[in-house]
Amino acid sequence: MPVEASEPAPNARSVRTRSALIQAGLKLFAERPIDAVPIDDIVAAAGVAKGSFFNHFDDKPRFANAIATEIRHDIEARVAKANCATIDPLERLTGGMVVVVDFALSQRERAIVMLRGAAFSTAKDHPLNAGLRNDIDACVAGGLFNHEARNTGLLLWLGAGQMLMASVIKQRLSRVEAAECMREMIVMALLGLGVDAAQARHLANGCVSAPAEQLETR
Amino acid sequence: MPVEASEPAPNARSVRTRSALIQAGLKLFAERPIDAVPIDDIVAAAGVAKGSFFNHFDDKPRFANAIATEIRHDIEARVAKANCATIDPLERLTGGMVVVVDFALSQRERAIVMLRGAAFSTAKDHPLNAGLRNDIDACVAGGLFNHEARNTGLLLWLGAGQMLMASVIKQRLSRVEAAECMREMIVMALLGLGVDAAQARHLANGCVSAPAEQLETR
DNA sequence: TGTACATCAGTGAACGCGCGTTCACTGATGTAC
DNA sequence: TGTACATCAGTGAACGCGCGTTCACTGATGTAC
Repeated sequence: MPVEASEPAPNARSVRTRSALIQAGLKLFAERPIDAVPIDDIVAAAGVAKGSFFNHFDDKPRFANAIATEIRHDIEARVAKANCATIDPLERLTGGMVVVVDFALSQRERAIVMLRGAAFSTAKDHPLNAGLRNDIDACVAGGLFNHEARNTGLLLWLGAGQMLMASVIKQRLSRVEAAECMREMIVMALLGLGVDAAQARHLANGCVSAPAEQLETR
Repeated sequence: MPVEASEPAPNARSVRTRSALIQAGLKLFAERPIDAVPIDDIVAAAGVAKGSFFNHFDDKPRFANAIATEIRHDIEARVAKANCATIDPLERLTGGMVVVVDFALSQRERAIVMLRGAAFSTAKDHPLNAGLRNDIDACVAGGLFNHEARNTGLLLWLGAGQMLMASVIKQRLSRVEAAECMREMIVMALLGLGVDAAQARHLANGCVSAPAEQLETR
């Protein structure tokens, strides 16, 4: 298998510098908006010379972009991992919600940056949203959801997830508080989509207890 | 009744200048983030000298603040006006949603600035959210909502409203499309809160047709 | 009503600093022999 | 394995421009007599 020709080389030192810059950006962009963070602060936090910044990133916007991409890949990988063994679309939906709440709890800085950039867009081409779209379509096709959910169910689910993240972050909820808030939100969102009350509560309870390694370990 | 002593004077010319600056800010802040809008652009759009900016606002952050306040007061007044004659908390909730969607349609620029600032915070002290809180509490107390709605119902409703606004703006929905999207969202959100399906659909239909002067005139 | 004066907003040139970007140089890493 | 050389990332001083803020001056508005 031929290796990508244009990519120059990995190089340990280079990787370390780049990673230090990304880490610093993640930390500082969580504290204040991107435009309020001068490159001087980034390189200082990374313990690196100013010139190095431009060895790795063409300009500041591309750096911000690299950070957004980093976060997106992170959360996409978490969702994919959590759902890789699940085919039931309802469980995939709730599993994604668990991942998002866990992300807000365990990766506070990344979650703040993500929310700031409204990375959670309503765009259907966003990979995460495309996954949700598929699962919701499957539920609608299977008669699990109301017809109102066909078009607008994605929006409701996104709103629920975004508000949960915002709540966990702004109100600094503990894991226990977050789990309860998530349980209630999942019950309501599922009811809204058309799931009957008993099953909605059953599924929501499953999220809080069964995959406990998600919400309680680490 | 004694007049506020510290306030200097209204002065027609002064009012005109200040208003021109605010209008320009509203327009430009909708196009790009605040930090990307230099004061030169604001005064140019307002047709005013640069120095005048500082006659009216101490600095740029306070200007941004004045604009946010302007928008908040605007939407608060609209909600208050729409609900002043309504005591039924369910109708007040749906009436607020109608106002918000109408705002996104008829005041596009203001709505964009509002969403950018995440003015829609989850904070309970925000006046709009306090109003929602009261109405939701009343519904819970009246047995109209599930117990899950007691704590987290506000979040669900906020998420629904925010996603509706974002959707109207980003996808440039027409009034007709927005009305249908809102109808579906209201049905789902009410179902989620615990309203039975028949009443949820009845209320949602009422939003789209009855107060037509809201969604169709102007 | 008219004139003189005080006050206050408007004006735009000038200032200066913060910050993104560049560049000549240095030192480290990897390769050829 | 050791030495010479090429390549490439790291360094931080220097640059320069964009932009927020100031200021001395002008012209308009409002008031006293």
